[in-house]
Amino acid sequence: MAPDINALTQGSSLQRDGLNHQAIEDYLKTIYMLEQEESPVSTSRIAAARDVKPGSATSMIQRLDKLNLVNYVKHYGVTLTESGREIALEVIRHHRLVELYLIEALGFSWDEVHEQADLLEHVISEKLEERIAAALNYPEFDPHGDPIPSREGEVSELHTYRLTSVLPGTVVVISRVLDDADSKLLRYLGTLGLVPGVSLKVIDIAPFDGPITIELDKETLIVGHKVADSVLIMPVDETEGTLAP
Amino acid sequence: MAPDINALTQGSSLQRDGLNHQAIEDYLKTIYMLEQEESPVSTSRIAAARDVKPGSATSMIQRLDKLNLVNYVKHYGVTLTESGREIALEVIRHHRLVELYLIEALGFSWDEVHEQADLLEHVISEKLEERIAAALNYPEFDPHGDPIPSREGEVSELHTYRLTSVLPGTVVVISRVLDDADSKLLRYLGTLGLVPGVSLKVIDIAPFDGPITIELDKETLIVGHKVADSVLIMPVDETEGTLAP
DNA sequence: GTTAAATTTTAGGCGCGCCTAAAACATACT
DNA sequence: AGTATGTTTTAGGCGCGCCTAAAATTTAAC
Repeated sequence: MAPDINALTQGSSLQRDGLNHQAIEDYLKTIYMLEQEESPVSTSRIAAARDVKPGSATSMIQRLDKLNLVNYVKHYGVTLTESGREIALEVIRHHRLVELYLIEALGFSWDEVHEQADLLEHVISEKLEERIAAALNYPEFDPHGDPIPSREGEVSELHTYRLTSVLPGTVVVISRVLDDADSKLLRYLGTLGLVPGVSLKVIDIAPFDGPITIELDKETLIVGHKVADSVLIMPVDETEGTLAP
Repeated sequence: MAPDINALTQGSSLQRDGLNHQAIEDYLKTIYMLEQEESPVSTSRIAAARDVKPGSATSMIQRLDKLNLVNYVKHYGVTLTESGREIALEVIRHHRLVELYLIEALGFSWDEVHEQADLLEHVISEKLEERIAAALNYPEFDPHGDPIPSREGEVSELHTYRLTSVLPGTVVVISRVLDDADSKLLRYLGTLGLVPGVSLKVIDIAPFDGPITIELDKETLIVGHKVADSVLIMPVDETEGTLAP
């Protein structure tokens, strides 16, 4: 399905030529993530996400556009092209496989794998990717509950909601924890037992970004709005698909 | 033992700051290797090893000198400083640990790990390094027989000779295979059974870079000069230290 | 010791990925 | 419409890591 085999994306492998693709891959990944929320993506959102100045983002986007990795309309926004999306998904696949591997095979903890995976994701060959996936028995979800894109670029999407957005009384299962949260927050969630796969009941949600009261394992727990906001859930009645581990 | 804690080498970890140290690490590693053969190292040797033009090497060396990672005397040569050596050894440690890990844990073959390790060596955190070392039970040698530097920068050196430089009749044990040989050559050596740990008898060495006749496993084998030259050995009588696996 | 050859260094240029500051554009309000 | 506000783009600059081409230095040869 590779549409435009140019010098850059040939063979869908990224580090064949001498170029340093790290920055390109990071931008494409960022744009992919932001497009999930809202598309097209403005340059300022990209700049904020990548923590660079708006002008820097603009010039990088112009380069990506020339490389046919994004479609860019001035003053309007950015969307990924098919080849851009392919690269983004490959990097995300690397990232999530590596995160899981660090935990399963090398004893890392849940909250400390993100940074290391951000480095490794750019230097994983096709072969290593395959071996890691095989060692993990071709998993569908990473430790944060994020879906791992298939090699063909398919992503099992669960329709999830934020824990802060359900009605009191609902019983839910945690499907994902946003892994862009900082690792202290993740560790805190771990100690509370708020990890993917766990089910809980929402008792109360206080207004004005107030605390959320939940029942978990017969215990009542009260967590802040910010904490609850990085927890994604599925209502327990419409549980049908595969669930994260 | 860190001598000069400046912004670059603080804490002896390399990717703390935002800088891209890949190139610096590659140069230091190259210089370390070349210093093993002959010190000081000329810019042209560095340029050849790194496959860049002499002028490029010179300007990089000047930067390394400013960073206090090498001592550089114009028209004379380059030597590593203590901090330069520390970094070089850390990268080499990463490289060799990763090579062994790819083989032991992920089923890679002997001859295909080098390129992947060259990429990974720059993005291994202290923690990941430790976990990999632990998983391998703190090995002393990598699959090519190269010594893995300790975290403190100690290298178990075996006094080795080239297979091409011993006298006919000598019984020897293969201690290392030069891993800068290309992977086809490595694969060929593997099929012949010429891997670290194996012992063999040298029957004859033809002059003028001619073929080498050896006896291995009761079989007589004739290999070319170039092939034999990438095999390092220890005479079997003075076997005392630990041997490569 | 002068000259020729080889090595090494300098000078100047280029693309990357970032910056700051100024200009262009879009939006929202009178 | 006109103006103020905020966003986005352009312009120009900087360090990195490479290049080519010319200048300087060392080495070897006569």
